[in-house]
Amino acid sequence: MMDWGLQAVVIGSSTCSNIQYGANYIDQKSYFSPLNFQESEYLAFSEMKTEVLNDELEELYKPFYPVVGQNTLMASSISFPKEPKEEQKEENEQQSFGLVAAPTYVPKYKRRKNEQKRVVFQLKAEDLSSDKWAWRKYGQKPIKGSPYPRSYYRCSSSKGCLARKQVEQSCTEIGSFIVTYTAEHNHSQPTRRNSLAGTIKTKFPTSNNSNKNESPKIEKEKISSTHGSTSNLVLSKATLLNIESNISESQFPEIEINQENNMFEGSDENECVSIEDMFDGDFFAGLEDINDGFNSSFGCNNSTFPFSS
DNA sequence: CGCATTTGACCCGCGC
DNA sequence: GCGCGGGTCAAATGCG
Repeated sequence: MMDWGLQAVVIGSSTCSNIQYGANYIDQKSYFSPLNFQESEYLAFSEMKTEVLNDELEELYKPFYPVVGQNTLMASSISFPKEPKEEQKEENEQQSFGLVAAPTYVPKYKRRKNEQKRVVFQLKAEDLSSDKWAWRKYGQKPIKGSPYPRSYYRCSSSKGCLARKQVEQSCTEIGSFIVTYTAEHNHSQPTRRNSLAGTIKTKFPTSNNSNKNESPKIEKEKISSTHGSTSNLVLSKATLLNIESNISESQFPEIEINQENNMFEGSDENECVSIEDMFDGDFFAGLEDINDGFNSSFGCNNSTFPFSS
């Protein structure tokens, strides 16, 4: 019954769970989809934002915002519960977020609850590959109460980067995914997006195949799904992009995942490169529709991370 | 060969 | 103290 009626939630306490989403539940009609986000609702949320946002939060989001617009989805749709006892943890958190260079000690297993801030999104499949950071999958677990497993990714651009990402399919919204970002990148954006060695080449067959419109890769992954859950959809990067490809193919038949197109070269690593500079024209042509819908709802010209399109 | 994913085992916070 | 469950590790394996 409960739905994931939120776009972005910063969770400052306790682990990610359905209950937490519920605690930050926002009217689904208003906030369920970024593309349906209405301006009046944005304004209402902006007021809320001014009460809850602080410098720390903005710092946390900076790495997720390679191109920061004036009215960004994330900034406008964030709640930020801060516990009183958090103050003493500030230093530790900053270390765990990689804000402090060259940490002297990295515990093998980090603290979990109450220490890691999270940013949670609900996204459509076609938005998933718009994440420009390079992520490497390091685990997958079935989640109690959810028919779908959760995939765990870490930033693969920089060795010491503590940024984490969790992806799981929404159990209530077919084609939607719950994406949780933890910690922040301690480096600028990678010069190339995901390195997709051996995984992403597979392009979906045409939709004519209907029943067989799953790629061999997906079929294989379903079979080999962790803990024998053969019905689960495995959310590996390849799978996500395959899903995306499958879903969006009819809408954007021209789009092809091309590693070369994902490259951008900036003379300065710290330079803020516009999204347009990072993808070629063909890529953007195919995504114009998405942007149009988004921008018309937000009055925002810039794409927002992590799912810039 | 390098980098990716897969997957079983392990660690550890937390609730009872 | 114990067990559950989420998060991580790391060896095995796959792919270009």
